[in-house]
Amino acid sequence: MAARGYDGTSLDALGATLGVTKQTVLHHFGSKDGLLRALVERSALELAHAIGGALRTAPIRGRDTGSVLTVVDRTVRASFRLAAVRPELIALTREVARLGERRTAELLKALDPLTATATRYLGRAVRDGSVRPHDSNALVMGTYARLIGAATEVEVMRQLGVEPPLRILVRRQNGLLNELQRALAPESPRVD
Amino acid sequence: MAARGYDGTSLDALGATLGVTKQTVLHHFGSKDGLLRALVERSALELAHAIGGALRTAPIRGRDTGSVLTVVDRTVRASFRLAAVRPELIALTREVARLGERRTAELLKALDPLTATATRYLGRAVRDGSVRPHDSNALVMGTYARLIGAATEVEVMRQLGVEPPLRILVRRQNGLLNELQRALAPESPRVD
DNA sequence: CACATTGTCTACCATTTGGTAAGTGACTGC
DNA sequence: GCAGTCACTTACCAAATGGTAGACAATGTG
Repeated sequence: MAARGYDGTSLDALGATLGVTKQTVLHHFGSKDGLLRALVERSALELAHAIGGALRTAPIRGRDTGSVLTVVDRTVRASFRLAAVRPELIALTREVARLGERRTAELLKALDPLTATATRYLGRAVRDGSVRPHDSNALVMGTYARLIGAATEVEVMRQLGVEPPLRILVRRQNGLLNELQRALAPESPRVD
Repeated sequence: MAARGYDGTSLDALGATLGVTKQTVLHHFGSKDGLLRALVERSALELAHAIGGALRTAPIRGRDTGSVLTVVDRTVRASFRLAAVRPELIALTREVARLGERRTAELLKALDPLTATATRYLGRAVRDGSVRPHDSNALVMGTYARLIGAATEVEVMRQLGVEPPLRILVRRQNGLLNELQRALAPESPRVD
């Protein structure tokens, strides 16, 4: 499914690579749509586990900027690590986004525990003054979009026949971290 | 086709939005495959026209670094401008890359006049010492991949419900220009 | 005028697709 | 030992898909 996308993957072909008939797949997931939903659900859980881990270790009341930025740092690094190790998880988001607003809404809902936690955490940090005021939701979504953009870049480079150095993901990660730091650190000037 | 991809767009649906029957489409392009090939061909021409324009104004023998970097600068800016104005052209590359190596090879061949010109230009600049030695092909492909990554980021952000500021493309463009400059300028230290 | 060409259409066709119905064999709990 | 559940199968099916064949009108062109 990762290779040719939802529409490009027939249940017959999927079953064949699984060594099973398509009816078996349908038996377990009800319909192709159900399969996609289950896949989104499962992937969202995995994302929440891998990325949310860094957030869950967040201090309940982060009083000093340093610790909030550390949490942000840890979270972003966890995200990029995941993108490097399990690129299909990132590709899924791109695929789902293509399938229309309804599917995207489902994905966002599945990701809600993760994004809501991040947004709330940042909101609290703003309220107690440890980071600069900002639109937390836009920041979280923007960060996620940036992760997908970076992962896409690596993938496209590979498909164009240029073996992408692993450094490239690290470089994008550090670029993002720099921007986030400048956007969140309370004392430095705005860099919009 | 841009919306749901090659596999997700039937000739019937395509014909309907064009106010024409699918047989008419088939008459003009022979097959769905032929339609894709024609689309790739046409898009490559458009890309070559828009981006290659900046290259074609390149000095035949760029003796000083300043002018080579100026050409690079102009070319990158033209690329990002195109990505902002005609995002489908960028999306097509992503779509084709998904359809397998053969299709990607066709796209690369269609883009060859453009990429070969850029690669040759950089190669000449290396030989006459106006820029630092580097793998020109990897640099050109990497730049292209980065453009696609940035465009994807913007697109995903929009689909996630956050209206992406236009600045974001400009920011990615400037980031890329900085990296290219540091990678090409002959005197500054390597920044890998 | 005749005649070819061109763009479009209607009418089909074979194949593939997602999905349903009904069955089969293995394992499980009583 | 037997009823029930579970994973999986074979046998179909209706709809959609890419593609072919042939007709029909409009538009040149000698």
